[in-house]
Amino acid sequence: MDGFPELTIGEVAKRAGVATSSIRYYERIGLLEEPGRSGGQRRYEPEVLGKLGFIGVAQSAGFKLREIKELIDGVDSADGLGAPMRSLSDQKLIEVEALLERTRAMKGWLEVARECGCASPEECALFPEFGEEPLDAGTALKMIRVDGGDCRRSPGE
Amino acid sequence: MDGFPELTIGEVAKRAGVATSSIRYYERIGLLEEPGRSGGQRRYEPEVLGKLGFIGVAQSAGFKLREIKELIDGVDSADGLGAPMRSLSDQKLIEVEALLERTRAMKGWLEVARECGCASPEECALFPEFGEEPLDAGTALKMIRVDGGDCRRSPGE
DNA sequence: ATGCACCTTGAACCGCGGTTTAAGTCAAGG
DNA sequence: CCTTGACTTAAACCGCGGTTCAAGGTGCAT
Repeated sequence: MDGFPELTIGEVAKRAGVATSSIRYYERIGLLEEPGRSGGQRRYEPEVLGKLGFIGVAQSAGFKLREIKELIDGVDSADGLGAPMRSLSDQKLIEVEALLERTRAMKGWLEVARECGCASPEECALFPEFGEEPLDAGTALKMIRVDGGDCRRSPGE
Repeated sequence: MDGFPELTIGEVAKRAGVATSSIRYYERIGLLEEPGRSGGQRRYEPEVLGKLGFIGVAQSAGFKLREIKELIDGVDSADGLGAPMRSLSDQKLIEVEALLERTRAMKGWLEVARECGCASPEECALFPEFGEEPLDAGTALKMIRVDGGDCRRSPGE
């Protein structure tokens, strides 16, 4: 009785800009509900396009599909989107800020590295000296700091 | 004849701050050469600590192990580290700058999202409307822009 | 000779987000 | 009737950087 055309998976995929295999995958993992069928084939109502858009945006914002599922469950629940959205965003923001800092450090290191003419790591300040002390895991991250715009070791070192 | 103690894989792992399984993995993929053995067990010269440190730093800078292998092959070649370092860093810098921009966009979106009280995506400006036009892949990325500090839709929309 | 810590191997497994493949089904058009 | 194109499924595969497991070997002290 609704005048909406039912869409095939191919049409949905084209309109939403995703692959059909992704849509089936989302259904497999419970992110989208299985639609009705006609002759064994999936038939979608246009509403699914909004859901796929939602998934795409949330994904771009850094959420994993598991987390997006939590958001969707929130939308469907009585309390609405707000609560899971706030708690997941709070948490994700911390991760993203860490990523941002790491990425900035990477960029700084690479900007020096592209000017580097060193023949070996030993003579290059981009690679600190190793071997004296035991390192705890993740120490390298601290090491990709570069002081100047140059990778030459200072004479005194 | 050298006075260096030969190290077991466990000692190397401890000093370098990596797992023994990672060291064996690096040897499997040709990133480290297989060391000499005593009674079937690997024995390393302290020099390997520098190589592991090099790998760690390069990894922190965003290089994949395949790329690090290229760098190491450069070190071992006549031309030295410089040439592969420059070309790989140039290339990686482009990727990292893109990542940086994406990460900043994610951060902006999340900062709005954590204040969001919307009950559903339809009423939330964080999620644009979908369904009218076919989208090309990757369009969602453009959509995670937020104008103000608020996710409420403007009345006129 | 017994235990213990450490080492060896190949193969399987992990998360993540899908894609690909093989083999088959279905509806429409010529 | 036969082809064409889009659909169906389960299962395998992809990159990435490892980790884990099972089964066994080595070397030293007790």
